[in-house]
Amino acid sequence: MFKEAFRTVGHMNDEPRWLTAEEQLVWRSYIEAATLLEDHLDRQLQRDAGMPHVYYGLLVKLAESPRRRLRMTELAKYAKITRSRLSHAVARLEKNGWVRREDCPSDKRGQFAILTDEGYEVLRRTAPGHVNAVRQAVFDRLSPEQQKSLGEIMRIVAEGLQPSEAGADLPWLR
Amino acid sequence: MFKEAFRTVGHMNDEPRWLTAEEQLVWRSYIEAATLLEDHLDRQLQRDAGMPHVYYGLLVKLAESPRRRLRMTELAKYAKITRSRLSHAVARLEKNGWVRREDCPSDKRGQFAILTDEGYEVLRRTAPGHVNAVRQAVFDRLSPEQQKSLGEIMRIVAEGLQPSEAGADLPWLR
DNA sequence: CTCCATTACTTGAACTCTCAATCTCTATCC
DNA sequence: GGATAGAGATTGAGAGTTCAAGTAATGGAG
Repeated sequence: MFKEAFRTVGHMNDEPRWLTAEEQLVWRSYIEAATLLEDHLDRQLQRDAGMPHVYYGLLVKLAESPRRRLRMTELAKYAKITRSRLSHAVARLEKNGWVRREDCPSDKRGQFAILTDEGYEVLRRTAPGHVNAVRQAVFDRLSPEQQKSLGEIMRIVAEGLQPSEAGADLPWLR
Repeated sequence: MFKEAFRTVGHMNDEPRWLTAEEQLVWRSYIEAATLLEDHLDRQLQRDAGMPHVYYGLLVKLAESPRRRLRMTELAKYAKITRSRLSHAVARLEKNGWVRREDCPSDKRGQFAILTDEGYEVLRRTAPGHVNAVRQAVFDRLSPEQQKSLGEIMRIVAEGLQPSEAGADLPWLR
């Protein structure tokens, strides 16, 4: 991005590897789609479920977990957000009565976030509409090959950004 | 998302079309990668350029525009954000001295956002680092075919979410 | 020329997110 | 067992975003 504007400027020739024209187009498309999509889903869920997309994701993770509960740090890890952000989010969801906290008996520092029945009910009511929105925006528009491809690509990108998944507990191997 | 939990519940059989197992994996990968990526770039730019990714994008659009200026609405359209959001953003960028506003002579309601020399300088200084971050996170990890594929896919998704691009001025055709 | 629906943009309040503390508890080292 | 580095989680302040409501100018229609 931002190649042409500088082409005639620098001559120290440690010129950075600017994106090619094709790469720029790809990147632009990605940014646009990601922005529009997140926006779209945020609005859809804000309207129909009274929460942003991230919060909805948290409820889903909890619903999928044994006993509908997860330690805060676990939940943060799964949702790819910071603990701080999660703290604020859970505080809000707690206020809504969709999540409650419970102390971890084995580690007094720990907290469980637990999906309440009310929270589960919200999911049950709004999940169909949300799946539908996702379908309409994404899956209904892509061929099976494209869907597969998208999955592979995004898995690669995600892994590259993961705070060292494999060997995370073996730091000397890095 | 959130399929299994309900499989045994509803029997009115207007059952929504839940995502298949494969679709769920794709969707999960997408969300994770998009979250991690936007986060990563936000941090990178906040650290090196003192602004979030969206703001950086605004400066880039301005830099690419004739006379380094764009009407507010145009800029908002290109960046896929609301006018409100843009107003706040430009206010901030103005405070930094990276953008200034100017009245539109032909339409007294209109405003130009204009990239200042200082703003241009910030871009010049920080663009290489940012391109590098994007390469590392995305392009260096994908094969040419995957890059091409990503571009096509995201273009399709973006077009589907566009507030009616084609025929936007011919509403009766919709 | 006068309405007035529409367009361009801004504003403020409520909400969300980030970042840098902070607090408590755990585990390790000797 | 006492010191202390680190882990788990929260907090508050500042920055960014959304949403609804606002101001001001435009462009027809009659």
